[in-house]
Amino acid sequence: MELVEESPYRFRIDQHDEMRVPGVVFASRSLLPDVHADKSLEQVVNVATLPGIVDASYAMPDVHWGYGFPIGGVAATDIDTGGVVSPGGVGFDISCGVRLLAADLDRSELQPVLDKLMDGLDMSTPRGMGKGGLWHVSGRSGLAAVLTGGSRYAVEQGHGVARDLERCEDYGAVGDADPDRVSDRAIERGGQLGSLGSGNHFLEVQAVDHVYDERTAEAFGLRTGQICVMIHCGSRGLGHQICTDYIRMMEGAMVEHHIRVPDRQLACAPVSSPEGQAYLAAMAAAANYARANRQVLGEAVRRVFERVTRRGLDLVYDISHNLAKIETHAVDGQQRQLCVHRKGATRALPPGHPDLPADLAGVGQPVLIPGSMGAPSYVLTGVPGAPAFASTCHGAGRAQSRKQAAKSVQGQDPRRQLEARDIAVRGASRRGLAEEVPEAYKDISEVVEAAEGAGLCRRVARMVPVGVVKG
DNA sequence: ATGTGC
Repeated sequence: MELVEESPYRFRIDQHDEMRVPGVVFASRSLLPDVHADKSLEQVVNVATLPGIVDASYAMPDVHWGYGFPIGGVAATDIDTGGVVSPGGVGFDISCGVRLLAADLDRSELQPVLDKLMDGLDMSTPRGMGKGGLWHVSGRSGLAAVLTGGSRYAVEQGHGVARDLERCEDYGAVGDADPDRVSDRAIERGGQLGSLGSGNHFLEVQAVDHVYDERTAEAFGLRTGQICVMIHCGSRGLGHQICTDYIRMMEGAMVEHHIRVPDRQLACAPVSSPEGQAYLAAMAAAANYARANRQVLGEAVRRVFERVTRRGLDLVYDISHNLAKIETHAVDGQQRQLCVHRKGATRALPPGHPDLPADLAGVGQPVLIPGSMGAPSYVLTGVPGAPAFASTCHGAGRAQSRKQAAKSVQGQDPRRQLEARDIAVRGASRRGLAEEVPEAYKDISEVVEAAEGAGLCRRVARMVPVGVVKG
């Protein structure tokens, strides 16, 4: 793999063979994937061959090997010139994302009731594989309003307050969701609303330990020493089933649309085709399910928090990092309608962007970066004139597979190691913890430093874990 | 990520 270092945090893979655009990798030298163990840079090249791709096939500093597309990949296609949409460019966990709530409470004030709070969160957070959720909605008729209304519908039904929606991407729901494009099987798997899931999904009590930009932090409602709650989860079995259904559909439709791709996992269809439109409508439904899921979990946290601490929690923001969106961007000086795939990449709107609520217009969109277990998490914001369609990293990014990680910690006790650092742990399985140990991930601080160095975003605040609830 | 692997 020929990588040309263009600047300290930007590498180019020149266009060759079937590539329609170059590849661009935003990373420091030390963050570049090991090409022997991780095929993500090959995947960057493969994505560059997709019909209608514009500008470049991008990789964020946390890039690693994924299904077809790399995780940490951004690719935009031009809708009017046959650009495609690919389920692999969104991922199986459609609209997986992060919600951050902030309390008017300092770490020292929480300490006396921390155990009580953690026990309350332990009780109120369904998690793990295949379990049900807090909000019992099921069947096509029951779920339809969730799939079209997302967090807005959850708030209407009493799971939160109207102000929350001002702090949600798309004000709580994406348009163009169509429940009729969601299979019966996906609907059957939809009875998990208000549940965390497993793997790297978590609910964490955190404390702000560093503020990089006082003015922006203040606009986001954040200050040093403050207690926050971060929720990282997605669309559970429903989103997974939708991804599976449409990969299959598109594998069949590729011949008809005369599309050939170098990897079968890049199955795709023109955005304007019936298959492309159906996928986007089903994907939007899963996105709304994920948003409602985080809304319901966030509201449950709020109730426990109020009972234990007598303080409220304000929503800082809720943002996805696995989604395709139709957006307008300048390409070669012309405004074009693009389908922007962000897979393990976070939208980062700059100050002044029209999609921001008025009170964030001066500072930009909060970008929420969950750390790996035991590591800090970050709040970033967008910057003007950034490359990659206003996108940045989404987390630490795996450095070891789950299997490798579980093997490498044999004989250690990950729970004890967290508790030794005064991090309270609730409910996590040994296997789950083993797969998520810090060694399995890149260094989150290095990742956000590279993202900022590459001109993708700016750091606003850092939070450290106080207590973690995992599946 | 996922009622975990055709």
